[in-house]
Parts: sequence; structure tokens; C-alpha cells
Amino acid sequence: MKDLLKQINKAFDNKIRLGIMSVLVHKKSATFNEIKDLMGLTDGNLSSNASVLEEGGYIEIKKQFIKKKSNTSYHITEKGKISFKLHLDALSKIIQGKYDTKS
Amino acid sequence: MKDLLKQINKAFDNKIRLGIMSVLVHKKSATFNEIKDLMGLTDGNLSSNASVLEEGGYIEIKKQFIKKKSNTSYHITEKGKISFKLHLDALSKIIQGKYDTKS
DNA sequence: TTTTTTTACTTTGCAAACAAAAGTAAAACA
DNA sequence: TGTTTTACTTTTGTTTGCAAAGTAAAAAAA
Repeated sequence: MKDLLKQINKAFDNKIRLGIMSVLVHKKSATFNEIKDLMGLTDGNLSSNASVLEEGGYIEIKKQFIKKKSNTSYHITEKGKISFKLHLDALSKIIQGKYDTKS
Repeated sequence: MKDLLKQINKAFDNKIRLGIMSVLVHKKSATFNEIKDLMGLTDGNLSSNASVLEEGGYIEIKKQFIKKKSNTSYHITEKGKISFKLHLDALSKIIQGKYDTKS
């Protein structure tokens, strides 16, 4: 269990960032407003949590202009995919009690 | 997704408290030292997190003396069982992408 | 027997993490 | 031309988390 707890990735151990990663795993790409509306977040909350994921190299933030309007979209990185899977595996084992009760 | 995020229980949204609940769901009862060793926690860390779960009414803390030594054991409550299940259900849906991408 | 160490916890205090509010900048509208 | 809206980012006050310090009793040592 000790080892499983160490495998919990701090970047994903927050419901908002977990949600963002989940969306990007399933959708491959999403815009700022899509995620914001889907998750019911405030602008600041999404912005700062996305930054944490970007700083860790788990997602990429692409800023472009569509019809003179800025448009920010999020994409999962290869590192993000791998790390998120490892995180979910550990989480799943903790929840399902798949650890030795002796250590 | 918004609704699922609201169903995430703050008391369980922390890896240590999630781990404690997992142990107590599977074992029904465990002592301070059992959990501490199993999870590799410091005394203070276990004590304070267990208090959070107790204050929420999710676990019961029983203190007794065994051969003149104090012995603290933890047990899940009925409320704990129900609430934890609801939490895990929401978590699982978020992870598996079981939400409408339109809201 | 007193003193020191160990066991079994709880409380405190400081650092890190959150989230709402405030701020910025450009476009659209009136 | 100003003022409102859109699309974000940054700041700031609060909450949370965790290690270290504290407490108290038993056991071991001296």
C-alpha cells in the first residue's frame, strides 16, 4: 500500500486536474470554454489548474486566433497519457484493496 | 461532469483518507499501528487524517486498554460505507468518461 | 527507586495548495 | 467613442497538509 501511495501523482491528485485529464484522454483535444462549461469551473480555476498540468509536461496549451478572437486549446502529451495511466492504476489498486495487508 | 464533481466528497478526496477508508472497507477494523505501518504514515499524519474522517462521521475511533497499553482501533460507520461508495461511483464515472460532453 | 527510553498517540505551526476576486487586453457592440 | 463582453491570467486571502514538537503512561535500565 505504501508503494501504491507513492505512485499517486500529485499533479493528478485533485479533482479538477483529474477531470481535465479525463476529458483530454477521451477527447484528445478541448478548448478553454469547452472544459470550463463541461466542468462548471471559474476562469481562474481552470487557468491555474491547466498551468499546473502544463508545467508538469502532461498537457500542451495551444493558443491561436480564430476570426480575430484568441482561442486556447488543450491537448494531452505522450508523457501525460503514460503518467495518467500509471496514476489510475495505482488509484484503482488502492480502492480495490489490491495490496498486501502485511506491509 | 459538473454534477459528478459535486459528488466528490472532500473528506475522501485525499490519498491518505482514501487509503484509510479503503482499508476499513476491506478489513472492517484496524488498529492505529496496523494502518500506520501498512500505509507508511507518520503518527501525526494518521492521527489528524483519522480525526477528519471521524468528525465527518465516516469512521469510529475506539480507545481501549490492552494489557495496560492504550490501543486505538478504527471502524467504518454505516454512513461511511454509503458515502464512500457514492464517492467511488462518481470518481469512477469521471475517470471512465461517463459524462455527457455537452454539459 | 529514580531516571531514561520507548510506545502511543495529539497538537501546533509553518509551508504549500486552492479558489474567488481582481486585473488585463482585445474585440464587439451601441 | 465609450462601454460591455469575451477570453483569459495573476493576485490574494483562506484552507489544507504534514512534520516536528508535545503529552502521558508503561517498561526498561541504572
